[in-house]
Amino acid sequence: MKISDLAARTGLTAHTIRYYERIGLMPAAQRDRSGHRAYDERTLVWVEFLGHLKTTGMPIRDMLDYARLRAAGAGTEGQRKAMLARHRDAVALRVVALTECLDVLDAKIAGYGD
Amino acid sequence: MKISDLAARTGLTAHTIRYYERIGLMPAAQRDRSGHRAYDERTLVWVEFLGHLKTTGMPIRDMLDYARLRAAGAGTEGQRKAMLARHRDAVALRVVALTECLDVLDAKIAGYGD
DNA sequence: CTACAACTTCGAGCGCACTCTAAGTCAAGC
DNA sequence: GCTTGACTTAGAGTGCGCTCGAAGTTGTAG
Repeated sequence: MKISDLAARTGLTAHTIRYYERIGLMPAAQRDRSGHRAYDERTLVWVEFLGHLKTTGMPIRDMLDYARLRAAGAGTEGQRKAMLARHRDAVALRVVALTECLDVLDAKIAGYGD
Repeated sequence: MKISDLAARTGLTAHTIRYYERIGLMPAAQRDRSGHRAYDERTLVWVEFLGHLKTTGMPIRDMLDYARLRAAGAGTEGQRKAMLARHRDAVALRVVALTECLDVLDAKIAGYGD
């Protein structure tokens, strides 16, 4: 898979993918014989997971912490699990806050009448 | 109410409040005899409402559109209601997306075992 | 009267997450 | 063989939402 294919399948741009690699969010890509980046399905899965973290508002610096633990391999599972659990709880709180705001918005909208 | 009081009651800083006024998110404040900003409860309500818009991810430029309609007064209620309704729907979609991501996170966390 | 904190304006600076440009290399189709 | 377009690197630029600093004025407590 070339960088343009990965871009098409993830919704990121090739620029953004190179940026992610540069800052360490993605491991250095394999290269084909002409020096172009060549990706496999595992990379796609990783980028999609990063997308979930991004959707849920995790800052890049935290994703980097997670990526570093992942790169460190065995022995970091506990830390990774703890990170995700903390993040999960924070997201759940945000969902509650947003739901409360929805009520406020609904009340305000209703206040404008028909 | 002085700017420091409004700051304390809204969680914003005095710097941020002046910034909001500068960009037009808040109407020009009344001044006391020494030129200091003096706020009433109505302003507090408005800032709290802005907080709800902010919490739900509305960009400042959209808040500005809303603030301008509000400042224009009568006759803009329909537009304001439509804006809020659109925003409400977008927020509801985000809540759904976040909830789906929570499932992904839970699955990932469970995958790490105990 | 004197500190000192809080206010004022103006404008610069910052952190985040991209986003794009420039200049060059490489590969596939006509 | 040549054009076209995707790839490469390094580094600069962008938009958002603040955030802070400097320099000066005003109000209050001791």
